[in-house]
This record gives sequence, structure tokens and C-alpha cells, in this order.
Amino acid sequence: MANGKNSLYDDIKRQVLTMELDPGQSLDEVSLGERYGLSRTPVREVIRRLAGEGFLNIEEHRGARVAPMDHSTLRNFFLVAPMVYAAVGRLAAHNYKPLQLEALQETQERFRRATRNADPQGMAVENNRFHEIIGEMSASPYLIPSLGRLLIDHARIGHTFFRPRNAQMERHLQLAVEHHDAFIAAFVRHDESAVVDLVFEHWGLSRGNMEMFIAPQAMKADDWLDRTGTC
Amino acid sequence: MANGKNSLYDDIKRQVLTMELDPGQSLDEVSLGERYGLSRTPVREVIRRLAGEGFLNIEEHRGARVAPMDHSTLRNFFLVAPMVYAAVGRLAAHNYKPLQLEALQETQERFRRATRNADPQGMAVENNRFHEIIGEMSASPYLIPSLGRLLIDHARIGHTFFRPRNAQMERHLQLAVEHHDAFIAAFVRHDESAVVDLVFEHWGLSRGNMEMFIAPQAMKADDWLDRTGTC
DNA sequence: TGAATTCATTTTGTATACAGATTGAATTCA
DNA sequence: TGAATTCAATCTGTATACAAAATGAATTCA
Repeated sequence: MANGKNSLYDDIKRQVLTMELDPGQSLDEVSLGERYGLSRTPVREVIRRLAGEGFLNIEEHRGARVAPMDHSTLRNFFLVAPMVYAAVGRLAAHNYKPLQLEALQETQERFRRATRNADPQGMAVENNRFHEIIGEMSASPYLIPSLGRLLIDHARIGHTFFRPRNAQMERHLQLAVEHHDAFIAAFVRHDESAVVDLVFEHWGLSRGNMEMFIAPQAMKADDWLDRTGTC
Repeated sequence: MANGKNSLYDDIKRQVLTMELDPGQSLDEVSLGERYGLSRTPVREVIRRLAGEGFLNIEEHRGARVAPMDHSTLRNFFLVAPMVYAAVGRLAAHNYKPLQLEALQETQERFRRATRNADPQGMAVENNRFHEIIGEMSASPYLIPSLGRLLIDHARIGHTFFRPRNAQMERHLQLAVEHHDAFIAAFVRHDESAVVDLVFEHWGLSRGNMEMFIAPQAMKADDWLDRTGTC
């Protein structure tokens, strides 16, 4: 551990994504500081950074809580997510750097290994990192913040998804791994439309598995990228 | 001044949007604190919050700078902005609360007044607030962060736009005011597709402006033609 | 001359003390 | 009983002191 501040940041982030910290749960600056050998000042900075990225909410004089998950925002989630993922994928397909593709492949290997080992926490973290890297590949400082918010709830909604309770769920998990492989293959070919098709396929999968939430039709906003005169 | 921390936050935000602070300019914690009667601790919190929202960039041990504007991100800007604005407008059209529409109308009045008074700073602030409110109307915590990033550079690109130097620019400014009125009318009718159409129309206006902003850059950076030629 | 180095100055990062607000349990009053 | 109130414990907000890193100008050396 190079430095306690980064560990604190990484740990809270991971714990939010894996639901180790429940939505709405409140955090205490002092106890966090003691656990990581930090004074309150850097702890507060980490908390504020995480709040800025959507992991936590801060209320004045009332401290920080893990970002809640209510049904109204989730409905919004299924409207917006496919559009943003598709736009990010489209940009990523022709903006990525070789090193980023390597990182994506390595993350996919870790994701595959986590599924083999039936390690739900590892699956959540590596799946999240996979899509985070696609965001970095897009090189769009304008889309990355929204992608980040979506990824938080994506991981938390998928919480049960990574704990398969029957053969069908296991099959779907296997399909997700294959989709990731197909993403990588499409990126290698710089095949923009293949990436976009995969996004919607991948999302069909997520929607099918998350029938606990009503999933209305996704916004067909993707073709607006064409209208703006992209390549 | 109710509270120095909020004034500091509002002032930096306004100064970034109006280019009173140049992109890349560095900020000093101590002098800011002295100017607002604050110690470094709350100043640092404000700076970190503004960095989280994309107004500033922080480098470890090197302090904060106003978010730069380089031409590679701007190209990205014109690809992404219409999509996000349209999606936000679409959601806003049927999610907004009456109080939000009132706030939008009041902001539009202030924007109109600023144009009448040829007050560039007021125009930038009120135009920014207008689109910010549409973001709030969308009630999408997933899209609002990206809208916010876009609005920062939208205001900065429009910097010259709000300082009309000839009759044509004045006409365009007048057209922008009329577009805002049309937005409000479309929201009143909950007319989703009218809002989306207006976004693209409104956007055409900004596009003309892009050339004014990019032109002086192109003189210095001659790779602009090469870059656009690759796609 | 000019490139590298040293060192004082400046600026950021962290710990800590204290001030101010919130919370919740004990107490009071109808 | 139960609603309102009080007050102490708890937690957050801010100021300040000190530690550590970066910056830049003076100095050294080839």
C-alpha cells in the first residue's frame, strides 16, 4: 500500500460497487481515518472526491452517505444507459490507444477468471473496470462523467447477476463473458457498428436478467452521432 | 454575502464560464482564502468540488488550474453535445416540475435583459443557467454530469458570441433569445419532438460560432486540417 | 556560453485543536 | 400516554501549525 489515501478511495469505491456498503449507509470520518492511519483532513478530501463522482452524497453538517438507489432514478437508468454506452463505444472504436486495448484484454482475463472461480466481488470489479476502460478509450471528457454514474448503478443492479442461483443465470453470465470477447474483437477491427450492435445486445441481456425493474424502451439516440457528421 | 464559501464557489464558476479566468490559469489557495476571509481548508474543499464538476483540474502537489481548452477535446465536444442536449431535452419535456418551468422563464427574462443591456457576462451566466435548469428538469442524475461538462465549454466557446461585433452576430444573438422562448413554449406543450428539433436548430447557431473560435486556433496549430482530414 | 546543480522561497499536503451544528435519549409538561 | 423540550454526546466545519514537495533563481562546472 503506497499510500493510505488511495487505499481508502479504492476501498470505498469497491465497497459501493459490490454493495458491501448499502445504498444510504452513512460513513464516519473519524473511524475511517483511524482504520487507514489518516487524519480527518485527507479523509474528507477522499469523501468529497467520491461524492463528486457520484458514489456518495454529502449533506451539510450531516456527513456522507452511500448514493441511494430509488426506483425513479433506475427507470431513468434504463432509458439513458444504452445511448451513452453506444456513444462511448462508437468513439472508443476509433480513438483508442494500443495500450488501452491491452488493458482491456487483461481486465477481461481477470473477469473470466472471476467467473470461473464464482467470485462475485471480482466479477463486479472487473466488469466495472472493463467498461471504465472503454470510457477511457473514447477519450471523451464529456461522456466519461455520465458513463461513470451509469457504471455505479450498473454494478449495483448486477449485484444478484454475479451470484447465479440457477443454470439459466450461469448461462447468461457465460454469455456476458462472450460479449466482452466480441467487444474486444470489434475494437481490434475498429468496427464501430459492430460495437454499437454489441452494446444493445449486451443490454438486452442485462434487461432480461433484471426483471425486477421495469425496463422501458431504450432511447434511440445513437444515430444522432451520425447526424453530427462523424466519420 | 451570506457565506464566503458559496461566494467563492459561485465566483470561480462564473469566472471560468466567462473566461475571466483563462483556461490553464493556476489558482492560489492562500490568496483566494484571504480574499474571501476563509482559511485554506474550506478553499481547498471548494477547489476540489469545482474540479469534480470539471471547472478545474488538480495535479498532486501542483495545485489547481482552470480546465484547459484544447482542440482535440473540442472536436469531441461537437460530436457529443447535440446528442446529450437532445436526450436531456427529451426527458425534460415530460419530467419537469411546474416550479422548474417558472425558474426557466425567470432565467430567460434575465437572459433577455442581459442581451438588451449588451452585458456579455450576464448573457453567459444566464444562458448557462437556462440549460442547467433544463438538465434539472430532465431529472436524470446520469445525464446531468455530462451536460455540466458540455455547458462549461459551451459557455467558453460562446465567449465571443456574447460580444457581437457586427449586425449578423447581433441577429444570431436575437435568434438565440427566440429559441429559448420556443423551448419554453415546447415545454409548456410537453412537446418532446419539438424540443429535440429546437436543440438541433439552436445547435446550428453555436456551430457558426465554432468557426470563430477555432479560426484563431488554426492559425497557431496547423494540424487542424490534418486532423479533420483523417475522418 | 550553457547545461546541471544547489538552496531558499513558495506552495501544497496533513495533523490537530477548537467551534458550531446535529442527534437522540432523558426529562418535562399537558 | 405522548408530544414537546432540554441537554449532553457525537459529528461536522474551520483555523492554524507544521511537514513535504515543487519552483525558480543564483551558482557551479564543463
